Formats: sequence, structure tokens, C-alpha cells
Amino acid sequence: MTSDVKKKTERYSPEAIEAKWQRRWAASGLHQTPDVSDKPNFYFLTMFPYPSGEVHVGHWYAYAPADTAARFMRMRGHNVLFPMGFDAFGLPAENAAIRRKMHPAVWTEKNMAHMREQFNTMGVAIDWRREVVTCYPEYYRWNQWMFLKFLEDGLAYRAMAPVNWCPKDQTVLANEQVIAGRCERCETPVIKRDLEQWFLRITKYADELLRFDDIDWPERVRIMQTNWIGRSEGAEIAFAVDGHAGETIRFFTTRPDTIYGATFMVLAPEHPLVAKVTASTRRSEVEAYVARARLMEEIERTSTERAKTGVDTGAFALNAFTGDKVPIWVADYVLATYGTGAIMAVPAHDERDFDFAKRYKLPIREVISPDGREHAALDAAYLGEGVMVRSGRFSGMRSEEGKRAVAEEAERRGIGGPSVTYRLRDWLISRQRYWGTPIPIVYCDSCGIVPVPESDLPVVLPRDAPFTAEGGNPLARVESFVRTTCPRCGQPARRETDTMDTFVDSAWYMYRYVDPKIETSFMNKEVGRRWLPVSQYTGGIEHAILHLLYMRFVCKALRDLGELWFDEPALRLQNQGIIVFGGKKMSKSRGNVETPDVYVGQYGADTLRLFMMFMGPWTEGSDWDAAGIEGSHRFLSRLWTLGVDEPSPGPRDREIDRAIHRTIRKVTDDLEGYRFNTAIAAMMELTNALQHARGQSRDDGIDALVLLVSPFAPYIAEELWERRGGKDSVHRQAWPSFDAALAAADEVTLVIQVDGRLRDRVTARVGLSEPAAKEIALSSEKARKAIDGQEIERVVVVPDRLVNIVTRRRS
RNA sequence: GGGCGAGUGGCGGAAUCGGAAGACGCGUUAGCUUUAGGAGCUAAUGCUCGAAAGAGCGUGAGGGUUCGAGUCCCUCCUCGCCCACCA
Repeated sequence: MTSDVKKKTERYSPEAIEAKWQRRWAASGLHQTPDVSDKPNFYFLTMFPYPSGEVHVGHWYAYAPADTAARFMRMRGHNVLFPMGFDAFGLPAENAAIRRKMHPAVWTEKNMAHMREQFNTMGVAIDWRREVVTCYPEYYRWNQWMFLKFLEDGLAYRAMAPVNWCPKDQTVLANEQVIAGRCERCETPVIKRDLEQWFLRITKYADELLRFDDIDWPERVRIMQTNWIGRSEGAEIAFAVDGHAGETIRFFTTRPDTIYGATFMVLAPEHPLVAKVTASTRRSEVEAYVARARLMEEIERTSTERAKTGVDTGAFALNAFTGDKVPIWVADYVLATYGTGAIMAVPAHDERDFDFAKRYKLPIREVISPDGREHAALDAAYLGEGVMVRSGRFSGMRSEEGKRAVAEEAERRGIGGPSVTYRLRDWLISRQRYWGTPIPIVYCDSCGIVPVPESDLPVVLPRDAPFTAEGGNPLARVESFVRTTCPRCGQPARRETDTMDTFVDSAWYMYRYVDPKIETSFMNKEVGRRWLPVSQYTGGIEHAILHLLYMRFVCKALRDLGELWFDEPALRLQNQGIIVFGGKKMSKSRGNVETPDVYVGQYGADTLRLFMMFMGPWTEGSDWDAAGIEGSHRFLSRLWTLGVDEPSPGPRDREIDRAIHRTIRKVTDDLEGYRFNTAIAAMMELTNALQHARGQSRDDGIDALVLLVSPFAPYIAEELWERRGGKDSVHRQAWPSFDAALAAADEVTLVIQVDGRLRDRVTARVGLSEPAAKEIALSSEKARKAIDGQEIERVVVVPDRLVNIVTRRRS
């Protein structure tokens, strides 16, 4: 190698070189990705952050490894798009406005400015020209546009429904945002309220969302989404209400085969028939029960620990199969939002119904028998399959068969038939908050609900609004916004003041990155065709259901509107685990963030990047503990010392060459599988080996290391590349290739076991024949001592690995 | 309660296929270097016995399959995540 190599005495000082390269890279536009190049395009997307104010260690954990993977793809010959933006609408901005008297827009801008700088410090290769910020009207007008398109197509609708309400945040929440009965953001227990709200019809795509055939996503995410969608097959059947002509109770069941055991019915407290059918003598008690249920927090209400409660309506339904009059009860263990909000209760074959029947002394009737015989009484519900008994003409039929037979019989009689139900609910997108996308709707006294014409978009969020701690939507109090004229009749009208769930924003941002400035469409489709769908997506596992499900839904909906030409937004997905600090996921809102600044100041960004990837497997997550960061820094210091060393002319060294090629192979394989920790370990090993090497092989090894380390630690690699006389940028170099022949060993350690216990090891040449290996093993002094005169039963030889001498003694 | 995943040195973690358990790193110990502190370098470091050579034990517990099990099978325990009265 030529050039001005410095004396070994110069120490690694990251501060100087990191600042230097930040300037130079920005000046040279190194991170700008062209839409067309001589290389194949690869869209590497990573979930964009909420601008909470600071890039903390949790962000580094998400973005540094993603950047490393993107840089790796670049070096492997792809034209990689690696964009970044901000998911900039949301509640924390509004809360900050109340607390600090700072407008959400100002707070958000300030945070984004700070975070852009911090991303720059991290050395992430972002093409900032393509930045997307969701709180700008240029962006959110397309939320509004999509909403209008969805509305036209029946994919958006307004409905009165029991919804989740967070009393603290004073807003409704989507099902996906209720975690264990609590608000996802503030952890306040959620209650149910009946409100008229806007929904997106995600359930239309339930079946398609269950298919993952064309995408390479982690099994874990696929299972979580599948469970969340919760497809159940069964039957929907209606029983007539006794004494109310024409009135029926529809219910869904996965066990139509148990219908002869339906000895009562249960309605959810919110069920519309409750008021209608309740007998006058029972009215006050039923009303009191319903009122109590509505006020109850969801955690308590849906707790499986709590004893089941209910009240008798005094009304009866007619079991269409047995002909019996069965009592109708109201109980909160039946959910208004699942199925039809009503069930046929079969205590003999359902645990919940069994408990309820025991408590309220309702009849229990066995209709499925494991052994085909009828039993007098049951100690517990029998949930398994069996033979139908006491089931009229179906008696004697296997329950598996009975499911279909009963559903078909119901269909013949015009009272129901086979049916499928999902756990998935339509996506409730209305939020009673200010800092979000206004829903483009006008309410007119004469025309009703009127969509804002597309030509009037965007409906701009007004800047001045009263931010107070009293709650209520500040937007509803902005008279100049609320008062408008009806687009249809021109009469005075009121605007919708609810804003959209911010998950709407993030459900399509990947389309905007390709050309964030385009004003004629949500996406520049001409450019989009070069990039989409996303080649590789990365992000936290915590979005397995929320964002990742919405994003798939919006993609399919836009496809059906003729706006997209693919079925899935991201072909491959890789999740990183969660970084836990003080027992919780690290996040600003949880107040447990660890700032990277102190580590960057002490060790440099390269060291912190490397350490985040070395801590453990990225996909598993980690407990944050900075102990050990020294090791990553020492590694880079050693690499530095090697890198700035004088070249050492001399002969090649076969062992070192082998180590170099093995390392290239290992790091390549590991990066393909996102195994950053073991890739780094391999580079450390090579570094250690090179310390003692001399000659050409040493220099080649150092050159290889500079390339290998460059996606992990971009600054030091670039500096060493320059100092060692490299042309252009290290980040524009091709990934080193390995020679399998050079990587191969010509000697191996042959392990000699006696009865499975290690007794000796000998060095042998690769490819030794079995008899030769056997002979070597049997001539081993240590092995002979262990055999100790026992008769040899057999000898197992695993070529190039081990020989196991099995004696008679072991039995 | 259901689903998924995991339990390996003092610590973080390695270990394609069933074939050398503990790579790599932290920490610790000793030595070199330094006025000192720090940093750096060299070596040792699973546990027990032993001066050593060596021997025994060892991947949550127990059983099994196998010449051979961290890895496969069964039972159980613990932890994490997701779902959780979903009919």
C-alpha cells in the first residue's frame, strides 16, 4: 500500500474523524440515492420514529443495525433506497402543548430538528431529500383523499357502536390500541361507550389478510396476526322469542352439534333486544344490571377471574331443535362486539356456560358423549368431540359430522346456516383530539353527512386552538374551523372535528418516500414502480398487530381502488426485539430513556453502533446495560492501530489467508441472517489473529477488515480507507468476496472418544479415510489406557471430526 | 386459561446436520510498561479434587432414544412476549 501511512503512535480519536466525515459525506451527497442506476433497486425501509424529542438508545438499537444491513445491501451491488421521516402527529405533542404552553407544531418541529442532527451523529446513511413528515398538509391531504375514496367505495363508514374510551386521553381507541384492557398510550383502564364514529372496513379483507404466501415474514408475526384476526367457522342460527311475533335472537356458534344442549340464551348487556324482550316485572333489575356493566372498566368486566354475573329477563326463546322454551338472560360474559352479541348457552359443553348455569341453577343437558352413553350428571363441561346423544334424529352421529349436519338443517329450515366469524373488528379511526388529520366531512342540517369535495382538500388543521387541561377536543372549540358551508347546498354547516388515528398516517408512508414532494397524487407512481413494493422492512416486534396489519389492509384497499399494482406492501420483514431498561421497553413516554450522548462523547458513534449490535441477537432484544461497551471500543482501537500501521512486506501466510477468507464468509452469512453479534465476533477474531501476523497476508487482512467493518462502523472504516490510499469512499466499494478453496482447512483436529467420552485429540489431514482414522484412534496411548483391555464392540468414525471406540463395558 | 419463545460460566452471549460445550466480549487474577492514575500489552480464567500429570462433574429438574444429546422425544418447573369470558 502506498501513501502517507501514519506512525503507530497516533491514537484512535473518534471525535475528530466522525465530525470530519459527517461534513464530507453531507458535502459530497454520498447518501443520496438515484431512482435509476446501473444496479438493481432495493427498497430498504425501517419504521420511522415518533418525534418525541430525542434519539435515545432504543432508537440506536433500531436504526444502527438497520443501517448496517442497508449498507451491506449497497455493497453487494444494489441501489438502496434508505429513507427516513417522522410519524409526527399524535397525543404527546398535544400534551406537551398543555404542559409547556408550546404549540404542538412548534414542539414537533423543534424535536425533529434535534433528531435529524442526532441521526446524523449516528452515521446513518439516510437520503434526507426524501424525508416524509406526516403532520404537514402536503402529506395528510392524502390521508383525507384516501378517506374520501374509501367512503365512496364503502370501505369507510360512520356507525354507532360500543367503542373503547380512554377517560384520561379523552378519546376513543381502536381495539388494537387497547392492551390488556388499558389505553396503549397512558395505561388508563378503558371503558365502553356508545358513540357514533368513523370506521374503516378492514374486516372485508380478513380472509386475504390471513394469507402470507407471497411474503417472507417472521412466523411469530404471522401467528400473532392470524390469532388477532381470529377466524372461527361454525353456524349462525336464530331462535324465535316467545310471545314476540317476528322477533328472533341470532347467534353464532362453533359447536352447532351441541344445539340440543342449549338450555338458555344469553344476550350481551348492550344487545338491542334487551330492552324489547325484558318482562315488565324484571325491567328495573335488568336496567340496573345493564347500567352497571356499561360503567365498568373493561379490565374488570372481561376478567376471567371474576365470578360470572347476569340477570334473567323473564323472557323465553324457542330452541328450534328441541322445541323447548329456554330462558333469556343478560350477562356481561357475552360480548356485544363479537359474533352477534348473543349466544345459545350449552352448559354441558362450554365451561363459561357451565359456570353460569351452576351459579344460577339453570338446567344442564348432556348432548355429546365421549363414550356414546348418556350420563346423568356432569362434574364439568365436556369440551371434546364425541357422539351426539339426546339430540333427536341426530343422536348417534359423531359430533364432527354433526356440526355440518345441524348447520345444514338450520339452513333447510330457513333459520340460519354455516357461517364464519372473525375476532377482528373494523378499524375505528375517529379520535377526539386536535393533533391529527381532520376527517374531511361536513354535517349539514338538510343534506346530512357530506364529504368535502376532493378539490377542497386539504382540510387544513387550524393553528390556533385552545389547549387546556380540561379535556375535550380543542378543535371542536375553534369556531372558524367548525363553521362552514355545506358543499352540497351552500347552507351553514358544521365540520367534523374528530381527527384520524395516527396509524392511518403510517399505513401508507412507504409510498410517499419515493417522491415526497409530488402534489398530484399520494405517490409518484412512475418512480414508485422502480421501488415498490418494499424489498425489506425492519422494525420493532411491538407493531406485529397494529401498524403491520393496518399497512397490509391499506395496501389491499388501494390496490382494489386501482391505485397500487401489488398485494403486499413489504416482501420481507425482519423484527428487532425490544430494548428493555428498568424492566420496561425504553421510550420517552415511559420515562426510562438512556441518552446515547454520553457514550458517543466518550467512545464515539462507531463504538456505540457496534456495541448495540454486539450485545446479543438483534431479533431477541436485550436488557440495556452499558457494561461491556469498552470491549467494542477496544476492538475498534486495535483495528485502528492495525490500519494506520506501516505496511509489512513479506511472504504470504497460509493460515492468515485462511482466516481472512473464513471471516469474509462468516460475516457475509451472518449479515444475510441479521446475526450482527456473531459477525462482529468473527471480525474480532480476525483482528486478534492479525496482531501477530506479518507480511502481505497481514496487509490484505487489514484491507478486508476495513471493508467488512464499514457497514457496522462507517466512520473509522472511511478514515482508514482514506489513509490506506483507497479511492473514492469505502461506502461505494464492493463487498469483499471469499475463496472457498482458501477458506478450507487442510488439517483438522480429530477427536478420539472411548464410549462417548473424550480421551484424546490428534491433528490429522482433511479427508482421511475411515480405516486410517480408525487406526490413528486405536493407536492413541490415551485411548488405549481408557479402553483398559475391554473388548471393542464397534468403532464409529465421523470423517474429519471424531472416532468413537465403543467397548462392551458400557452395557 | 390458550399460543409462541427461552432457560448454557460471576455477567452478555457462542455452538449449520445429533459429533471438541462455553467462540467473541465484559469482569476477575497475575505479569510487563508507566512517576502515579488511566490506557496498552502478555498470560490465566466452567466447577470440584490435585503441587502437577490427570480424574470426576457440568447446558432449569427428572426420564427416554442414540456409539454419542445444549440440540431429538416425554413429564415437570421457571421466565419473557402475545392473546385472553371470542361462544
